[in-house]
Amino acid sequence: MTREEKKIEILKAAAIVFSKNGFYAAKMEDIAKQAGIGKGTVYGYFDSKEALFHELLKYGIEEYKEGMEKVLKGKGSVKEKTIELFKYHGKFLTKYIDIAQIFINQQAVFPKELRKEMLKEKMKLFSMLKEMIEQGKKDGELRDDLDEELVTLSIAGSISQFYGKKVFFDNYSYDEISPEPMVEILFKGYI
Amino acid sequence: MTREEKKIEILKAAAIVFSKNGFYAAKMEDIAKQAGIGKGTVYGYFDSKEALFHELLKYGIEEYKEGMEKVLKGKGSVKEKTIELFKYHGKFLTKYIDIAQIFINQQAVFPKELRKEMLKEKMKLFSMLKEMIEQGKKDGELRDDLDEELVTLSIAGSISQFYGKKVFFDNYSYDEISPEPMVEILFKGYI
Amino acid sequence: MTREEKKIEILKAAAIVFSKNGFYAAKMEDIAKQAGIGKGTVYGYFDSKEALFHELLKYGIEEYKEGMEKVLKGKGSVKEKTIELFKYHGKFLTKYIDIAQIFINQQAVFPKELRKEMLKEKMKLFSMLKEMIEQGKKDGELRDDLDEELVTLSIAGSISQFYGKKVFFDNYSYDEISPEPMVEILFKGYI
Amino acid sequence: MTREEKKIEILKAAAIVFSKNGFYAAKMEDIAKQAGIGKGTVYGYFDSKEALFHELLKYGIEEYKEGMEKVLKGKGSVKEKTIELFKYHGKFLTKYIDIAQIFINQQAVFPKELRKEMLKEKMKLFSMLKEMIEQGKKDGELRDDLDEELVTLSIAGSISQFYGKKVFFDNYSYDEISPEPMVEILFKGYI
DNA sequence: TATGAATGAGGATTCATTCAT
DNA sequence: AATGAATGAATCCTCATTCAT
Repeated sequence: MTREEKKIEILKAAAIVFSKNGFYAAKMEDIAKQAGIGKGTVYGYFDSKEALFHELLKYGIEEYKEGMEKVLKGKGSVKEKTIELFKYHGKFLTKYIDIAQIFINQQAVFPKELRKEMLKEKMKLFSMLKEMIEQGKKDGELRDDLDEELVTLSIAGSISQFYGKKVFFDNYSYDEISPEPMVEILFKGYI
Repeated sequence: MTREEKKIEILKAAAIVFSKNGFYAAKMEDIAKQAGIGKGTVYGYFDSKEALFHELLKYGIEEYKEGMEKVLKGKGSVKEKTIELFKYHGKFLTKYIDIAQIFINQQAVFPKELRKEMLKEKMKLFSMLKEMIEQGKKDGELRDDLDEELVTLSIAGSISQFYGKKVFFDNYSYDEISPEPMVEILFKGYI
Repeated sequence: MTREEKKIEILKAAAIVFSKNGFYAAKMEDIAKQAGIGKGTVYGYFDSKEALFHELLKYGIEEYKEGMEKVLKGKGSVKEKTIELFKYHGKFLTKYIDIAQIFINQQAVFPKELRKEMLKEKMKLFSMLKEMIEQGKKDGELRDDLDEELVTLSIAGSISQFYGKKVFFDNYSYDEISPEPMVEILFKGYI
Repeated sequence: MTREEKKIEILKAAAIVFSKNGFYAAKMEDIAKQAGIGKGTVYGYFDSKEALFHELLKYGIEEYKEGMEKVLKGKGSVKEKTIELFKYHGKFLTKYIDIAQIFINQQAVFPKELRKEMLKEKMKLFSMLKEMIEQGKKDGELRDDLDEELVTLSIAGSISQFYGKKVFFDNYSYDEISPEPMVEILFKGYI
């Protein structure tokens, strides 16, 4: 196993332990045990508990962004892409459920710096979404009086609440969930 | 000052300190100082740090629920009420910004119990919203093929992302934000 | 007991423990036990183990300097004062045997800063001694071709070796040791 | 390179690192790096960190003793030999400055055993010096009412303080220092 | 023989909680 | 009721040592 692969192994173990109890209650020893290695070994790969957490977040964001980019660069109408984004979110949630939990629940463990860094990354994802909306207006697929930012926020919010409810509350698994009706409502409106 | 008023004072101090540093980094001593009292005194009002945090969350939810009920019991169309809900959310965010931050960022400090309790409370708020949607359909204000749950999730998600972006990222104050265009988009759809 | 008195109590306990095994082997828990208090209490008086050690050294130097000044300001010939200095050194060694051990053996626990600070303090003591020699030359008590610095160094070295041997190797107690013959040799020479 | 030569190489590296940081702050990894070898290799030559330190001290003492014996066995008057001893001390300090620093500063890293062993070795050096004084009395070079031990202690103390000041405080190099005036004062006395 | 990745014992430090005043 | 000095459980991290390669 290469050094990089071992780092990923440790990150996965850390995700499980951090997501269970949060950053502070997670013990380095537990993470090591979860990874099947000794306590000191973790420090051979990460400088500190904070550094480990930081890298875990970066890893999660990078993974998410890559998948999202793939969807947005693909072909299809805005509506089709939106559906794909919903599905991708669900898939990510399932695959990286521990990391996802951390993103949802642990954003504030570090006072300022990291929170700002995370916010900036989130805004990058927003920008990508916004570009899709702009293109949809140009192509005549969407009303041209739409405020792109508002549309972006409504989609992002709906994705988050939709899968949050289905996965964490109703305990559905990814492939039992059809986002099409939700996207339909967003595009058609309530009236 | 009555015992109950003093408890509220301590809760407000706790909200400030918890929101700044998160649950674990917040020290009981800091909370006491923020409240202008001695460390030991806090324990005359709350059994433990966890209990204090727990009561703070309950207090925040209760406040939110009361305001939301008032809006929903008021008169007006579903769209008008939705706009009022948006506005109420912004007002709450401004008044209880510290508690709100905690709800956004600190949901996972306790392993399971409290997280579930919070989720249950959140679902109660959802139910209230859902009833409004059902009534709107009965009254013919909304399309009658709408899935109430999906509408509820899209409204809740949009409220959350809309004010999150405006208040925490763009640093707008409550009265500078008009939710009407956002609600318009939700009701009319994107196409 | 005032705060200052309690600090002295802890310093005394620290001196005992530090002198036994050196800075690193000394455990804060042992120091606390020696002082008859809880581990955490030590931190109410000193910021860290290093700070505690630092203050202990400062305290020891201050005590030594005060006694030395008293001797040098007193009346009597240079020879009489030299004898008094020897005696004072022996008395200090007996009273503060633990701190003295630390000065002899632990000067290098901190890389640079503290070592320099200690060296500076030592040089201050040297200066005081040198002034005495200068006065002795002026008064015609000592040969006027003497290099004051060399005399100072020979006295300081002799004091240190003399009492080091008598107290730490031969295990004599302070009042069993007569420094007069040693001083006589220094003043008369070997030939 | 023979096994013995390699041991010396490691000892020299250890001397540099120990003298810089003290026994506890010195890391085996740093010593290995300084010697240009791998961490594990050190353990092929020394059983433990303590053993390495122990052997380093023994090595230093042995080197010192050999040089001192050479001086004492040579020809010349007691005064000339005393001057040679001073000079030898200065030369040793220059050549083995790192080991010398350890002797000055690190005598107490081990509780009792090693400290006693070192003290015993020091006393052996004292005995050699004392024999020289006794011979000087027999030969009529020194007053015959002199206490040999006191003379020994005053010479040893003066050597130590003299070079300590010149080398470590004034930063003189070995060949810039003339011990003759100091020896002159010791033999002639102050009056 | 040489290496350095892996290990885990050990200790400084923090801070929630207690309790004498 | 209010206080804050005292306590010690709990945990991050270091580094001497081992051992598979």
